[in-house]
Order: sequence, then C-alpha cells, then structure tokens
Amino acid sequence: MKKEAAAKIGIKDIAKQANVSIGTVDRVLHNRSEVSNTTREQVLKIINELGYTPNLLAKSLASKIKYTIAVLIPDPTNNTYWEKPLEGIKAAAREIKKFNFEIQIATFDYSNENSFIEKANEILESNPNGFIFAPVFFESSLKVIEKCDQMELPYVFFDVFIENCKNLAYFGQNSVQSGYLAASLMSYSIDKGTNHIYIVKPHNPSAPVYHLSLRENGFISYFSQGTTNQATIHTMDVDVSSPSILVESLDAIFSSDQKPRGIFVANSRVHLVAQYFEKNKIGNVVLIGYDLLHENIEYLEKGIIQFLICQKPEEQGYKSVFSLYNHLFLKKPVDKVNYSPIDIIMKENIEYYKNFKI
Amino acid sequence: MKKEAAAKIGIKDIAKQANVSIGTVDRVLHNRSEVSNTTREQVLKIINELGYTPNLLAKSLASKIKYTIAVLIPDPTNNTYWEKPLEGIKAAAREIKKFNFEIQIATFDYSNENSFIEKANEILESNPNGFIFAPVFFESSLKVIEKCDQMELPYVFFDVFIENCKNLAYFGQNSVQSGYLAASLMSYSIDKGTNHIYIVKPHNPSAPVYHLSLRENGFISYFSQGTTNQATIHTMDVDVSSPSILVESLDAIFSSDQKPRGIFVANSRVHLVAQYFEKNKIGNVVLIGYDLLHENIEYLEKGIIQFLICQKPEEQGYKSVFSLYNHLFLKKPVDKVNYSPIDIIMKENIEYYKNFKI
DNA sequence: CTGAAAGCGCTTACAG
DNA sequence: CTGAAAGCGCTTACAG
Repeated sequence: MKKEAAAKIGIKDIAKQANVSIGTVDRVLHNRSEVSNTTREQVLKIINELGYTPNLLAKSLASKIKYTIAVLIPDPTNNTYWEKPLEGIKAAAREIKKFNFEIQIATFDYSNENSFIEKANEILESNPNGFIFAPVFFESSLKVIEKCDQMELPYVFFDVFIENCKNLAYFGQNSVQSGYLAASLMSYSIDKGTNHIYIVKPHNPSAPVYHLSLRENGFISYFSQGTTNQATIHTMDVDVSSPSILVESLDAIFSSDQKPRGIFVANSRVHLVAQYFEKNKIGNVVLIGYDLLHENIEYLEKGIIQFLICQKPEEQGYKSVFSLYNHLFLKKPVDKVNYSPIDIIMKENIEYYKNFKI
Repeated sequence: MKKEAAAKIGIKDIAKQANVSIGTVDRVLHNRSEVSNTTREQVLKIINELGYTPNLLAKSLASKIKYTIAVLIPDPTNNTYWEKPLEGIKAAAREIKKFNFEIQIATFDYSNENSFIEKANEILESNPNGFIFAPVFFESSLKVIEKCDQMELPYVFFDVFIENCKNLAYFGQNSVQSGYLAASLMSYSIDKGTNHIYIVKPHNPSAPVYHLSLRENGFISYFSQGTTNQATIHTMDVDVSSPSILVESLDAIFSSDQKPRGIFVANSRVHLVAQYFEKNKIGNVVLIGYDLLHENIEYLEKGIIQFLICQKPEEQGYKSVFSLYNHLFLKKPVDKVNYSPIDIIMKENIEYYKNFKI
C-alpha cells in the first residue's frame, strides 16, 4: 500500500510489471477493445496501484491529432466591444498552440441574422472539434445547437446564455444582477428624496436586445424593493443607428419637468450620452454605463461618467477556449455556468483595468 | 522571401539545409561556443530564413533539467489572508509541473523577523532556480536581496514592493491608490456637511505596518484635496493582539462628541469592527475595509460592511509563479511592476468574487 | 569543432 | 488479441 512513488511511472513500468508490451498497456489506457479481459484487468490493477498519470508532453508530441476550435463572434468593426473577447481568445490560442490546437475565427453582422446563420453553417460543415459562439439570435441559435448535438460537437456559449442546452460551458455575465448592482451604485450616488432616473437602452432596430432588458429588469427591481431613495424610473428605448435620435430624446427629458438626477445606460454606448452631457455642459447628473471602451474610459476620467460596470470580456474569451482545451485534451470536467465578476470601475481604479493580461 | 511556411520547421530541416548535423544546429541554438564562426553564421542565417521556433514539448521532454521555485510567505495559520496567494501559487504549480517545475513553499511568522531571516537563508542554501517572497521586513529583505543578486538568483516580490532592486517582477496592489479609492467610496456614501471619519489601523505590535500607512495616506489625500464633503479625518492605531483594546478604542469614539459617520479599516481585520457594530447595534455608519476573508464576506452580506477593497491575492500568487516560468523556461521578458486591479466589492457583486478560478 | 546514436514517454501502423 | 519497431522534435553524452 505505498502511496505515490507516483509522478514518474510510465507505461514502460506498467508493461514490465504486467508482463505485457507497452502496446497493450496503451490499449487498455485508451479503452480500445482489442484486449482480453484478463490482461485488461491485470493491467488496470497495476495502473491503479502505481498511480500512473500520463505524461501530457509525450502524449502530445507523439500524437498526430490536431484539434480545431471554431469561434463565431459579432464583427468587431461595427462595435469595438467585441475586440475584447477576441483578444482573450487569441491569447488562449497562442498558449495552446503547442498542444496542436488551432483556432479558427469567423465573424457575423450583429444586425443581420442571416449572416449568423450562414457563418454558423459554414463552420459546422468544416467539422471542428469544438465550437465557441455568442448565441445572440435565439431562434437561429437553437437550430445551430440542434446540429451540434447531432454531430456530438462540444459547444460553448459566451456573452449570451441559452438555457436547457447541452452546451459544455457558458462564460458571461449575470445581466440581471449587473443591473441590480448599477442601481445600488445609483442609490449611493443620489441624495435622498424624490428623484427621476432614466434607463437608456440604445440599440439598432434589427439587432437583438435581450441583454438590455435583463439589465433593465435588474435595475428596476432594486428600486422597487423599497430602498431609502424615492426614485421614479423611466425607460427609454433609443435607436442609435442615427445619432440625432438620441440627442432629441435627451433634449426632451432635459427640457421636461422630470429632469434626470441619474441616467443608467444599459450597454457600452454610454459614451454617446456622455458626449451629450459634455456638449451641453450638464453636470450633477449621475451617469452609469457598461464596458471599458476607450471612449467610455475617456469620459470616466473626465468625471462625466461616474461608474462603468465591466464583465472582463477578454477573460470570457480566454476561458471559453480553455474550457474546450480542458475537455478535449486534458479530459477534465469543466463547470457549465461561469459568471464573470461584475467589476465596478471608477475614475480611481480604472488604471488597473486598462490592460488585459493573463 | 517566403513568409512563414513556419511553425513546423524543426532542427532537422535546418540541419539538412545547412549541411550540418542536428547536433551542430543545437549548439548554435544554445550559444554553446564549440562551433566555428562560419558554420554558426550559416546556420543562424537559415534559422532566420526558415523562421524556426522550437517545439517546447519536445524540448521539455528531452531535457532532464528540473526547475525549483522557492516561495516564502507569511504563515496562513495566523492570518488566513495568506491562504489566498498560496492558493494561486499552488494552482500555478499544478499547471507547470508538466514542464519539470517544482514549487517549494516555506512560511514565516509575520510578527517575528527572525523567522523570516532563517527561512530565507535556508532557501538560499537550497539553491533554487527562482525565489518568490513577500519582503515585509525591509532591512532583512535587503540582505536577502543582496544575496540573491550575488547568486544571480531571479527573485519576485509579491504583496510588498521594495524599490530600486533587480527583482524580476512585482505583483501586488498600489496601496496608496487603494486608500484613495476607499475615500472616494466613502465620499459617495456619506452626506454632505460636516462628518467625522475614522481610519483604523489594526496590527500586532511587532509586525510591519508599512502597507497600512500607505493606505492611510491615500485615504487622507483624497479628502485633503477639497471634495464636496467636509470631513474631519481621525486616525487610530490599534493593537489587535488582544481584542479588548479595539473594543475600548471604539467605545471611546462612539461615546465622544465626534461620533463617526464612517470608518475605514486599512486591512482585512475590518470584521473585528463589524463585529463590534453588530454587537452594539450600530447602523448608519459606513464601514469600508479590505479583502475577502469569509468573516468579512459575512458582514458584507449582512449589510454591516458596505465596501470591501480587494486585490486578487490568488492571482498575485499565480502570476508570480508564471513570471518565473516565463523567464526560466520560455525565456520571455516579463513586466517588472504588475499592479493588481483594485476591486470594489459590495453585497451586490460579492457572489462573483467568492471563488478563485483561473 | 563536428557527427552519429541513444533516449525522453508516449502513439501508431504493421506483423503475426 | 498481442508484441516489436519506428517516430514525434528535441537533448545529451560520446567518439573522433
């Protein structure tokens, strides 16, 4: 009953003890069936006794297996936010290249469901070993998912979560909770007494808005559960495909008798509102939004935006890739639901979040 | 002028093209000097043309070199905070074990400078390939550093930074800035008008307090630069080796006519103050402290602590190890100063910071 | 100064 | 069902 002389036992040692060749050891190690039951059991016993653990380097070096991971992500040229998960994905790719992993990245147009479908189909036809995507279009995603299940292709969601799927993992934010947190920050920032607070949901007409609503819900639920602040919450859906629409909407509320004390912008477009504030010299309105785009950082540092909620998108991308590496190569179990931390960024701590590093 | 047919060129290919043996290629690759200049240059030229990059798996597999990394960290049994960097260190150890890295961990007593010195000397005698430590005792650390320099042993600081050293890297927090941030949060949380705010610096008599003072300075500097809040800042140095001293100190200020509107505890002992609040049913005093000890989390969730400032200690440990891996094994340059993000944790986002995962 | 050979711990045909 | 051999891309003596 020795415990671990382990760590340096190889298939050769096992073969010797079991009086078989290393080929046979390999066969039982990989559950290939061309082994008689007696020898299989004998070998298995010795493997356990000796606490064998495979040398991954040798394994990878000897094996000619290549792993291809396909990634489908919204085109970052239309919204720079998507550069961030991509950055993490590429960083992970560099790290696991040595284990014969190759990452193939495809993009789609966030406001064009067909482009999503087409790209997804191309990917499935290419028969990758793993698939990472942002399932932003619900119905189309369901179809993709179905095909993945049929093909037994492991798939990972990031950014958006679809329930009741056999996805290997999900990496993203708890959107409702992030809205709830934003509301708490808002509550700290405004004085007691009656306040008007606006939720702005900026989006293109044809793009999905599911996220935005979840964040909105979280925000509203905070105030509806009786905090010390008496606040009236207003919601504004704004088409930001043309800039003038947002300006008009803001003009309207600022000239009304329900002037905002705070504005919560439910995505990374908060810089558009900040820009409006700057132009019109609006101070003393608390402004909270999402994500560390450089435009947002600028306004945060200027003091026009008070808080940015951030979800470490680079890390989401990075970890998505690694979940597949763990599954395919290390055969390690991976957690299915992985919420990113909901980071609170202010002028005083932005410095330490600017650069993504693993 | 082909660009990269790269990625799969090995020393064999180079040897063939250069009309030499792989042994010779290996010699120029490792700058061993037993090669004539002509062949060296010839081989070098081909290496560049072909864009050779070594296969790290094969390298590690063939090489019998072992790397030992020594770690010296305060004993976690006296202060559970230190479990956290340790966790990260161990996680990193598991990952790079396959590349022949072994991590040796030693601990010292935070309130006993001699134990630090002794352990450090033991480590230096064991002749590791890299050394990670928290240089909490300034003078003693300088001596250790000097020896490292002599031995040409690469060393990494974590938690505490000592300037003007040849340390390979540092991982820790910008303490001044974290105090500054805490002050900003305090400022958001208290109402305008005259307020009394207390800084509590809890420590054992014989332990170092450098950190605490930096955090204090940051906190004070925020308020001294004319914010909208008129606040009077008081500082309390408290010996927490016996619990009663803290209680007495708090009793004193709460029965004075300068009752606190907010308390900033400059380290992880904030739960001691929270405990006092709970016992004495003190509400409406803003309490801000440091670090995600489970005691602190408990009081945060109860709403007794409003904000915890956190510095990702697990990540600091993890990255310290990896900096040495990058340096020793990958021969990659590493950044010298690496500040952790200064995370703001509230009741609303604590959930996503509880578990350390890489 | 240089080459040929063995070996790191596995995988992968191939032969029986 | 099983074994012996070659090979993955390097490193490391050893011989000359």
